[in-house]
Amino acid sequence: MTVTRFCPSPTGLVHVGAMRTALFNWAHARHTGGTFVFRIEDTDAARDSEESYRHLLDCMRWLGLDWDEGPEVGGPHGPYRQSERHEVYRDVAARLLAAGHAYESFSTTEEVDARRRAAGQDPKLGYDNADRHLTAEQVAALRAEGREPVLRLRMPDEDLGWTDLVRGEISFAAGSVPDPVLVRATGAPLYPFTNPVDDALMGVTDVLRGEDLLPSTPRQIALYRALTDIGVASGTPRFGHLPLVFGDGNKKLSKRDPQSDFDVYRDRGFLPEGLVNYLALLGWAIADDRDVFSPAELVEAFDVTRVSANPARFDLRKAEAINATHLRALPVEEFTARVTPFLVRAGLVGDPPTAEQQRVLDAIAPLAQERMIVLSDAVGLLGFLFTDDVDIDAAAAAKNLRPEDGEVLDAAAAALRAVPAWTAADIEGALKQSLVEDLGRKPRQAFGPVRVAVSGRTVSPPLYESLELLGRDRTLRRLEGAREAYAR
RNA sequence: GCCCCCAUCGUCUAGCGGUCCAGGACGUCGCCCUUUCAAGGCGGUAGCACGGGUUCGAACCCCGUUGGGGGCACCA
Repeated sequence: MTVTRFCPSPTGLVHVGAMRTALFNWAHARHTGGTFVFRIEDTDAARDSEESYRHLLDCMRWLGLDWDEGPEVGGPHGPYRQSERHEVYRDVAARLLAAGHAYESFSTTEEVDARRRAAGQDPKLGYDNADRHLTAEQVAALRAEGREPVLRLRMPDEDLGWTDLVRGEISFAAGSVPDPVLVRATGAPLYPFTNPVDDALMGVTDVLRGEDLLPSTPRQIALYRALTDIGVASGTPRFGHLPLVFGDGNKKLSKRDPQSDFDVYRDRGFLPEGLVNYLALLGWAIADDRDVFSPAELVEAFDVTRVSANPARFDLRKAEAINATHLRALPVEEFTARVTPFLVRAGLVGDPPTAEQQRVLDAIAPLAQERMIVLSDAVGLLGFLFTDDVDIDAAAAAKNLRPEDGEVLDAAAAALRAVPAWTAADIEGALKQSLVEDLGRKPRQAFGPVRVAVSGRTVSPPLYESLELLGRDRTLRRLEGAREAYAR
């Protein structure tokens, strides 16, 4: 039975790279029929926030990553917030100390640095394991000075390696990893300690995490061995280090990079299934001739051992292309339902929309669907249908509402005023006759000005249908308004 | 500096010793369709970092070089 987990710390914004990691763990668990555990690692009171915690759960649910054990769901190994598990860590720490796997260390960072420098070494080498063999007397003496020790893990004196699920054999030489701090002098447990302890207690079998954590794996393995020895763990899990997600440069997508904020994709109206699809492509491929797939297809096909080991750049254009494909594939009613909240938020339609607004929306939806990339595009694309007056884009006006376009607006207005039945077909006939035949304009020179005058943009849903929905009065008013304001 | 990871079109990838003078997607370019813009269709462009091996045969295996990245906290 496979048990995977996603264990973010609730500090600030939700990172797309973190959600990619969550997705892979979820997909791996679902594909193998295993369990997906969601755990909150809020051991850093100074940086964690309740708001961030709530937001994390919200993002997970929105993306469709359901968890079998975790916050608000419960499970046999709770609680699932580390801030509520301090007794667990206190107990395990005591047992590790008693068994000799951990020891009390009094060296301060300054003292370690000083010793490294005195020995002509780079302080970057870190802790020098100086306190490994303090006698009981020395410990007592140091305590008598009022010094409080941290708890450190005693690293084994041998090479530490493992078979990585995505990278194969990896090994670190003995002595290359200093004894890590498990618990602060204050008694506060640290991530390198709580993480493996909880993984062990929660039965996690497969750890899929970012490659940035790869160098810390030896100490995790050492801890696992110690935990196994004292009966807390029943072995070491498998590890799979996922490729990093790069931003525009050749660097890990940092938390400071605007592109890393998961919310911007949600807010722009990416579809959960579209984002799931793209995120999955960051290091994985479903087939050699296809890259659009549903979450269900992802689960069906996902194989962690086929995840690529090279870093993946977050390519917004590709993400948009993938999302647009999913958007177009939506049944039109579903599309309309998903677009509506964006129009409501923009103040274009009521909440809920009025019957008339709904009629217009239903009519225009199929025509708008294939012209959009994200749901929020609807605000700009369809706004003109839900307002009395239209805001005309300056660039569009400069391009299509020039002085010489005045004749088009006049001719269009005259022709449309005379259209007997206000239907798309009749509107088309009237405009073609008056602008293309009578005025002798090329189609793009004929319809461009009308489009901009009426919709405010050079890109809009098909013109005749748009005019039909807009109604004769508003259409004529806008043609005249544009004539006055621009084409003179 | 030390440790570790990575190396196929601009980007993400397929490739797991012969079927690859390397396939797909995004981008880009051209054409078609066309009422603008898209969408859609068709076509083009562009890549195995380098050097040694191993092998009858290497993008695929080994070694080295170069390049890129990550990590070196009493953060997670």
